[in-house]
Amino acid sequence: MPELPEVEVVRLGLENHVAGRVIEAVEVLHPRAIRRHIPGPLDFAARLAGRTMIAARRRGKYLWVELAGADGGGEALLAHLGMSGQLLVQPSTAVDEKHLRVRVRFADGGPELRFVDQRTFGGLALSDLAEVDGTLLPLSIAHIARDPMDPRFDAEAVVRALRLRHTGIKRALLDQNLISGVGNIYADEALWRSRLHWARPTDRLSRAQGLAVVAAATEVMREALLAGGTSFDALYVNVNGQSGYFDRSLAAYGQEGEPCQRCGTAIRRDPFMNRSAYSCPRCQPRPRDARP
DNA sequence: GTTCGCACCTGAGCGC
DNA sequence: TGCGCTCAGGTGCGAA
Repeated sequence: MPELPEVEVVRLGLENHVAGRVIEAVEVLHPRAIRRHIPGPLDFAARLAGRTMIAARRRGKYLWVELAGADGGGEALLAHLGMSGQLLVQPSTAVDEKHLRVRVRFADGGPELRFVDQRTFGGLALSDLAEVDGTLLPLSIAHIARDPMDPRFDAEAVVRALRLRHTGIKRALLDQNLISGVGNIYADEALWRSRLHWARPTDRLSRAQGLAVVAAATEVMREALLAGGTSFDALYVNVNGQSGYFDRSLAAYGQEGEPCQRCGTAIRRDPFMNRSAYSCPRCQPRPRDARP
């Protein structure tokens, strides 16, 4: 599934293939895909027609394309890929994907941009841009914290905030208001690398432990970004989180029953927030004061 | 204000 | 073969 590194690959693809192009028409094939655009599909399509896509940006798992034209800009096409979303650059002659939700045609008659999403957890919306803490952001994601790839990401500040929380470390890592871009997979990997159990209370974490887990999250996402950078070619913006990297490099996530790469103990899977948490019972012992 | 649980959604995988 | 159940998971909302 698309995680921060895959979203960054998509951002690069958009930057290369749609920046500078003028939108001719937009077709919404499934209204749920633009459910966060409150005025609805007709307004969405009408406001995009004639606009120029300028530059692609990203924060955490959100990405957006700044728009020019019509009313002079100050607005962005915001996208979240959810669990199964893809933004594909396809020739207009290509057969429609089974789960094609939104189609963007360009005035130059070149390849079109398609939003494809099987589970419809993702979506597109138009959002005004505003300066938030020194960065131009779509207003609707002003609450999303900086991600570890952000040059202005402040690990010390994140750890200070983390230690003020009264919850489990994994739950905190998944809170996009605290640190963005970390999903279930990278949370498990970061905790395995820093030898912390997922239910470790954040308020019992030392500063060093906090910095270690944030550094591990940064490191694992950087490695994934390097591995994911190959899934893109000239006409196809491939957003496939299951490609390459995950099968080869994951130490904890999805490895139930497999030997831990450090100590050989079988990785275990625990129910966590209606999903799963994977950990090594020896390297990451469950604390007595665990918080689920 | 903070924390937690749940709905949303679709298809794959599994057991019967 | 076909049916029904479970699981996957990011986000936002409502409840506590």
